[in-house]
Amino acid sequence: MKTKILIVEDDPHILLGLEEVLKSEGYDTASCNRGDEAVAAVAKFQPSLIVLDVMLPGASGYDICKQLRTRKNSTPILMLTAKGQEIDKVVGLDLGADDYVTKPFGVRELLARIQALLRRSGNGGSVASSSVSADKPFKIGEATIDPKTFQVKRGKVVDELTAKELKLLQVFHTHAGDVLSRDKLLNEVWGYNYYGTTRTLDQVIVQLRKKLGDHGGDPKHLLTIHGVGYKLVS
Amino acid sequence: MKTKILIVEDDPHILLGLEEVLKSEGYDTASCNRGDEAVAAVAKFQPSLIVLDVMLPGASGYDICKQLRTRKNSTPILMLTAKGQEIDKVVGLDLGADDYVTKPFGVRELLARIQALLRRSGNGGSVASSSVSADKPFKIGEATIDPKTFQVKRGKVVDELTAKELKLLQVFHTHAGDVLSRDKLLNEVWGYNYYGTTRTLDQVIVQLRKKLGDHGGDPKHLLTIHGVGYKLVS
DNA sequence: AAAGGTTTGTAAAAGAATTGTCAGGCGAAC
DNA sequence: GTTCGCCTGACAATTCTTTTACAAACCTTT
Repeated sequence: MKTKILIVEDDPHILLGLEEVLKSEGYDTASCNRGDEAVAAVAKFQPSLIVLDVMLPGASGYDICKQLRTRKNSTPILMLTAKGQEIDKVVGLDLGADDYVTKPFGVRELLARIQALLRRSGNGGSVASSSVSADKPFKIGEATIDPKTFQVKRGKVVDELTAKELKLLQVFHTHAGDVLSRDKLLNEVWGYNYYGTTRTLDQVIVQLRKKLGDHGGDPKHLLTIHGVGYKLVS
Repeated sequence: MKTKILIVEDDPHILLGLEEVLKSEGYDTASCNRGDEAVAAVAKFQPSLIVLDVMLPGASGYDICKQLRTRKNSTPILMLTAKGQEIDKVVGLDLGADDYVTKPFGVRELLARIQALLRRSGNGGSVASSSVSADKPFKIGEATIDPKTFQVKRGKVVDELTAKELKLLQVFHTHAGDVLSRDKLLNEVWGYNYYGTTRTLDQVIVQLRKKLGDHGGDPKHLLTIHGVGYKLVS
């Protein structure tokens, strides 16, 4: 699923430019051009990062920072400041912004800083950053899956899992026994904006069955529910 | 019991901000605004971590570091430095600070570093790597890595490691077997405000594979997890 | 139960994306 | 100025993902 970035900026010129750049980098963007709408926009869009201009109609970037932090929202904030604005305070402690760039800024620098912030907050990168706590190994039939090592073991046979395969297995595991529709699975693993009219899911299922030793004749663990989806039986 | 953090900082503005942020994160804080009172404050409060400004009335942060370490106090120290101050020496060997952030700093970066330090010292969370054993030699396959000499030996072949290479190896070693995302590795080795490209990491991996004798065909020790990161198999 | 239309299984090809590697460049230390 | 570690850009190589294609399985309707 794409990483979501909210841009709060009133200058339409800059806003459009930013959106274009970020989208071309594979981010999902939303925008807001008034300060007093920003907090609501954050609540609605739930971005992984906020690019926030300081000078805004309605409420200043400073205010928005404070409000968000007061509400225990810890979304990383990258401030856009004009030269000469008081950046020390911006990035300083009261306000809770995480970084800033000074206008006019280079696209390259902006992207680098966005990446750095996302990396820091653990939302960055691409796939399966996976939280530490939910990484306990689990069993499916004879096979043991260890998310920390991306491995599945059956006796002495050890197979490596790809990111997608692991993700899918984890989804199955957290809903063990339930029938999961293809849509549901696609949404969970591929994200809510995946437009594949394809057999991609089946493909991964095949691979998983092989690695789970569930391949020949009739599967015992990854069961097909014809016309609906699949379900996992441990 | 809450983790205790002592803040040594004379600027009331920053001090208050710090206290607020740390308390809202669930830490127990105490503070001290004079350098010459800091050592006593440490003895009294017995914090799990010290946030220490460099510029202080009474005694500098450098001095305090030295004094504490001389007294065999190994409480993790996070230094606050202004831009341009000599940070190399701070974190370097003599002084014994464990990490630093440069003012102005983002809240998130500060918290990330505090958590990292606490984690490292075993007071924070999961793994306890203990600073004592950090310098002990360890093996990866046929190769023996000696952190004290920055050398890796395979039979009669001896290679020198650079700082980055060693650091990366140590991170791998403390999480041996686990898949480490590129983000994680960049954070651990390059720090929380590194804006470089991710190509850099590959580069170091290449060098390490060569020095570990893991170079041709398919690597046996530093394994690539496509789309995620790497993992070390001893 | 057979026919017909769908849905799924599977292998192989095509397409994307990520990583490996090399060569060059920059800056700090010597 | 030279050396050394470190970072970057470019391109090749690799790997994963998606698509394609067709056979097999399934369900529904005769």
